[in-house]
Amino acid sequence: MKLTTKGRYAVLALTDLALERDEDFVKISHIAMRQNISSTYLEQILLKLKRAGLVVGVRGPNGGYKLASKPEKIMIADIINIVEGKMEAKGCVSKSGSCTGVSGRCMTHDLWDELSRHIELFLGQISLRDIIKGNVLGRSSPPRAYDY
Amino acid sequence: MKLTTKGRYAVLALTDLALERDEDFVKISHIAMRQNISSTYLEQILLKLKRAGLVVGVRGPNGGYKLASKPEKIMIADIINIVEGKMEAKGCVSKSGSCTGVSGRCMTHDLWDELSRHIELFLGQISLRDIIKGNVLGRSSPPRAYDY
DNA sequence: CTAGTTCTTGACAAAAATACTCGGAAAATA
DNA sequence: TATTTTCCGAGTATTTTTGTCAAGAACTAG
Repeated sequence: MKLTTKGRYAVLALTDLALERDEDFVKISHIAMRQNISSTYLEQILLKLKRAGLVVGVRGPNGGYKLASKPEKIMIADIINIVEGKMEAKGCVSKSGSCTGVSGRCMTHDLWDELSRHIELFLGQISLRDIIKGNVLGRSSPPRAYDY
Repeated sequence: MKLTTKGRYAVLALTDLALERDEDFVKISHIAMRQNISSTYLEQILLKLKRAGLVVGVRGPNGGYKLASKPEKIMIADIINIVEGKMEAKGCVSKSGSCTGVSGRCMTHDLWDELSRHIELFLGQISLRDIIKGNVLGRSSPPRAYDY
């Protein structure tokens, strides 16, 4: 799971939408202004989210964007995956397809595999509502110890 | 916590060292060969790990690298932090220092903060020994639910 | 219908980060 | 001394990120 400003902007923009101020549809320029993001860059990001069905966009005067569903239904993992592109590379996998180690499957394969799962699990559990309500801190838990 | 090939190479190289074949000190070229990594690139990485005290390096014939401590004492989080540089940027913090949102501290601040902690906690629990023993799979656990 | 607003789309470009390479110096061994 | 290997700083190429720009399409208000 990659994480760049693109993903952070996306979450930031959607939390802005989740707050739903007076406006029915929120304009890109307003979000960009409030969150201090380049509005032309934000366009690209919201477009992806629209194509994925997370938000709906309406053109013309009084147009703008709106969440497609309730904040508690939209998980951070979804947002990131859409914007950053679903992370399929296992880390040890080269372009040719197999692990880079000489012995085929490399030893750290499981590690990166499990790490992605771990992150995905975490972000898949947190919704936009959690963010605007501030219910995020202190949710980290240590991994299960290996069972001997 | 950033994760690039540099970090992955580092973990890969150290697991190679953890396996300790016949050689007392393992040469860079041998690791590079086995793990299919550019040896000159690996030099840089191992140097950092040496400076941080995770490995010891000896020059000259029969020289090479060796783990500074037992595999069960070396945690993946340590390796990554050394090689990638400890991640201090909270994601929402710009160069100027504060959060990028107009209202100072941005709403997603806690999220990225907690995510780093989550990853760090995970990788801080897994040692080189776990990797060479294959005790990695199935350690992911869902985050604690928010307590209402 | 017309003008203005806003999203839509794709191509392009600057900047930053990443992934290396290179040349040589220092130390250890023999 | 000659060889081997780590040490070290600097430099370079490639890729990714982070945008910008311009033209077009859809929609609404008046």
